[in-house]
Amino acid sequence: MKIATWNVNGVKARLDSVLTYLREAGPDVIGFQEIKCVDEAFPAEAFEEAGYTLALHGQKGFNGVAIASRLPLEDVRRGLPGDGADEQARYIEATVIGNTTAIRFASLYLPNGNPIGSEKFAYKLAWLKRLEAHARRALKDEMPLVLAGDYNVIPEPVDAKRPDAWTSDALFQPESRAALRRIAALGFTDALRACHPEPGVYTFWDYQAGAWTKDNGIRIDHILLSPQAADRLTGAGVDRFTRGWEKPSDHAPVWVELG
DNA sequence: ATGGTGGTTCAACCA
Repeated sequence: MKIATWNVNGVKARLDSVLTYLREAGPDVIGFQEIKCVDEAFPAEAFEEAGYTLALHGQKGFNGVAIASRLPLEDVRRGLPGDGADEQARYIEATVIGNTTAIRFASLYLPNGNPIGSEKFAYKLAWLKRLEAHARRALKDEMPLVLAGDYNVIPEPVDAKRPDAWTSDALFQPESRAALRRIAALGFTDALRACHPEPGVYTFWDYQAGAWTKDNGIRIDHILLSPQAADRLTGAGVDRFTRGWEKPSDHAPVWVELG
């Protein structure tokens, strides 16, 4: 089963690119982040014609997450538990019915959190705590669990071309990194890093200052695998080629193959 | 280098 995640930075602006990617990469299931539209405005017909069924959790103008799958989806959960007052659409989860086994798959969009010290940064850290609590509960199930998305956290200096340029950024704060480490320590495998220990593995290049042409990237899109999912990991990668397309997203897709 | 670019919605916010 090929599983992918992609922050598309606006699904309506990126529709042609996304459909091309589905044709060329052919993921069985893919999580999207920053669809930036309400469910009713999502171009669902184009995905259905491409053979994908959808689970949506949209929001007007900002955020918004979705799952597209060639395999049946069941038991869709919208929103991350732990704060009933949180109205930001950043989390959706569903069971993917595979040919041999089912997996639980989440598409998540963690808050950016800039600037540090602000309410946005506190929201980011609170969201990480909620994700930890939810992941701890979900791990108790028997099903393989895949937590994929834009985490907005640079885990280690090796995950940035210029780590010194990020020291005062919410994406690289010690608190953000420690919170992600606590989640990983529950028993998850960082699939991309596990398959690619070498430096230079990035998933995001800013639109500004020629970051793409200078390969001035960071690795902030992650796929975390529960032990049951990690046992089946046969490969992972970044589809950097999409970043070189016309009108690209600033993120590239990340994928894993589970045998 | 406190700039620079891009999406959504329509003056401003978010990243």
